[in-house]
Amino acid sequence: MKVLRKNGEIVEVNFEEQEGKKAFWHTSAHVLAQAVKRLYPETKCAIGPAIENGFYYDFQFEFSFSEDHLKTIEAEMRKIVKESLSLQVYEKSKEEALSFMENADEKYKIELIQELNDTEQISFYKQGEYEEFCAGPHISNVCQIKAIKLLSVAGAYWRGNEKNQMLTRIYGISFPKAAQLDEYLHMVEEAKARDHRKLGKELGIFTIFDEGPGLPVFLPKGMILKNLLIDYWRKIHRREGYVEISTPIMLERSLWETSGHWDYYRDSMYALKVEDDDYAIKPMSCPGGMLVYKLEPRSYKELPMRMGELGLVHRNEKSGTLHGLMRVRSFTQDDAHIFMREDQVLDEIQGVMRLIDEVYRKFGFSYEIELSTRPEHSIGSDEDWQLATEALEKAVQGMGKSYVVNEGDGAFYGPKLDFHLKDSIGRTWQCGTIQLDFQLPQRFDIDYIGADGEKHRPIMLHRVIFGSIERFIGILLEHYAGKFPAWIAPVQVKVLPVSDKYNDYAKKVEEFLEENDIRAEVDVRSEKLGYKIREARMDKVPYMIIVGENEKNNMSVSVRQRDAEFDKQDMGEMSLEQVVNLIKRGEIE
RNA sequence: GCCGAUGUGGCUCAAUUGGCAGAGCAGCUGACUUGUAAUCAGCAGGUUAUCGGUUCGAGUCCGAUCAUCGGCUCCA
Repeated sequence: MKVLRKNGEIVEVNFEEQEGKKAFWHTSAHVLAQAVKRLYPETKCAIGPAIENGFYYDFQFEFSFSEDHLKTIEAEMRKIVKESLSLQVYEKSKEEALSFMENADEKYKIELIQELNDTEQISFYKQGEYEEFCAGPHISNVCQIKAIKLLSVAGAYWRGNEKNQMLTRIYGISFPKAAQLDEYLHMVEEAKARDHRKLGKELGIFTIFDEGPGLPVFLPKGMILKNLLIDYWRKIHRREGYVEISTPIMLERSLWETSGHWDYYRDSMYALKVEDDDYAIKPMSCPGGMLVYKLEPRSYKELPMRMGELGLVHRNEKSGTLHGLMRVRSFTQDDAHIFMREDQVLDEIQGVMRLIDEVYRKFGFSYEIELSTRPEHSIGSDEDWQLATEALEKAVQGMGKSYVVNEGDGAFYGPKLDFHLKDSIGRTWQCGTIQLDFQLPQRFDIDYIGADGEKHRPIMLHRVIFGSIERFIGILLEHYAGKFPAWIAPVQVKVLPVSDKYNDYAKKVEEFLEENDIRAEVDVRSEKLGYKIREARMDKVPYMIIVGENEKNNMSVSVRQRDAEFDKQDMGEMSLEQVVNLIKRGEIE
C-alpha cells in the first residue's frame, strides 16, 4: 500500500502497520467528506480523524440527518473510489489557507487554522475537486479503499465541549480487501453476542427496571455470583490483615462539608431532608470510615490500620451515560482505607498492588497501570501533592512495573494509580485504583499517638480492587462470554436423568453434590436427554451429569463438560467422589 | 443533560396505503419413558411503553412524557 507523506514522498507501508492504518482511514474520512460535499454542498465540515477502529467525520448539516442518509453517502463514496483519484499534497501560507476556507465558507476549518502559528506553512491534501488542510499522511490513491461501511451516526459537540454547537458525527470503517470488512463485521457481531446486558438477561444474572434507571437488580443467579465474589474478597482481605466495617448509606450534610464532597460533587449527590436537617446519600464511603477511625485514640502500634467496606454508593449520573452494569447510579465499591505512618506508605501501596495483581490474575486478566496527577479542580498544598505523587511513583518503580502518566486526571484530594484490566477480547476497563490522600486526615483532624508520646497525623490511602462489584460482574460476563469458571458459576452442575424412571437416583446425586458444597440443579422434566442437554448448554453450566440405567446400577454418573471441543465433551463414567473432586479443582483453594 | 434512533405476549420477531393484533420459542395440560444440541398434540397468554390528539376507524399519522439503544459530554 502506498502512502503519501506531508513532505511529498511516497512510501510503501503495510496496512497492518500503525501509519498504514491511520493513513488509510484518514483518507477514508476525506472521501466521506468529499461525498457529503457532493451530495449536500451546504454542509459544513469540522474534523475527521482516523480512530482505533475506522474513522469518523463531524459535519454540520443544514437538515435533520437520519440513518437513511448513510446509504446514499456510502454509495457516493464507492463512486469516488471508482474514480481512482490520486492524492496530492502542497503547502499554503496561513493567509492563503484562511482565504481558501473563507471562500469555501467553512467556519470550523477557519477556527482551526486561526489557531496555528502565523509563520507556519500549512499542508493541504487534495483528491479530485476536494481539498482540505491536513497534516496527513494519506494513502496515495482512493482506489485502494476496496471496502467501505458507514456504521452509525451520532451527535458530538464541536471541540468536545458541551457548551458548543452539536455536530453530526458519522462513523465508518474501511479496508483494502472486502474479506477484511466481512471479518470485521463478524467480529462486531461476536462482541455483541457477549454483551453483558444480553447475557445478564439470558442467564438470569441481573435486570434494571424502567422504574429505576441505572439501579441494577440482582436476580437469584446473579446474587449467587455476587456473593461468591464477596466471599473470595473477604477471604483474601482477612488474610491480608484487613478489618471490615459497614457505615450508613446516608449521613448528615455537615459531614460532607467537612470531607469536601458537598462543595466539589454536590451535583452528583442525592440530597434529602431528615426532619429539618439536610442529609446526603453517600457517593463514597470514606467519610464514614474517617468517623470510625476517630472513635477512639489511636496508637502508632495500631498502624497500618486496613479498614475495608463493601459500600453501596449512589451517584447521580446523567441519564444519557447509563449503560447496563458498566455505568450505573447505584453500586457496591469494594473500598478500603488504610491509615498509616509515613514509614509504612511504600509497603502498603505495594501490598495493595500485589493484591490487585493476585485478583486480576485469578480471573485471567492482564492489566496496565496509570499514574494520574493533580487535576485543575483540587484541594491541598503543592508539597503534599508532590510528596504523594512521588510516593506512588516510587512504589510502582519498586515493584518493577511499567506505567504511564496521566496528567491532571487524579482525584480532587490526591493522586492515584489506576489499574486498567484487559479482557478476553482486548478491551480495557479501569477497575482498581490506589489513591493517596493527605487531605481527609487534615479535614477530619485525625491523629495517632507516636512512640514519642506526641500526636501525629496519619497518611491515608483509598483503594478498590474490583472497583464496583456490579461493573466487575459486567466485565466478567463479557470476558467469559457467560461461561463462568466453575468456582463462580451460579450453577456448577446440572443433573440430567435419561427418563423419569431415574429421577429418584438423580435427586440423590444432586443431594450428595449439595452436601459436598457443590451448586447443583436437577432437571426432572419429562423431556428427552438431548433437549435437557441443549438447555443446560444454553445456561452455560460447566458440568452436566447424566444418569440412567447403567449409572443407577453402578452408583456412578456420566459427566459432560462445557469447556472442551464439542466431540470431546463427554468425559465418560465416574464415581460421585470423582465428580466432586473434578468440580472442586476450580474452587478457591 | 445533548444529537439521532427505537419501544407489539416472558423471549425473538410479523402485521400491505390507516381497516378483525399474528407466529416460533418459553409457560400450562395430556400423551410419549426417552442415552449426549429441540417428541407430539392441545390450552392459555396483548388496553401494541404511558398520556393526549387527528380520523368513521390508529400498532401504523401528530404531540408530550417515560424507558432503552448508538454516540457526545461526564465518570470522585
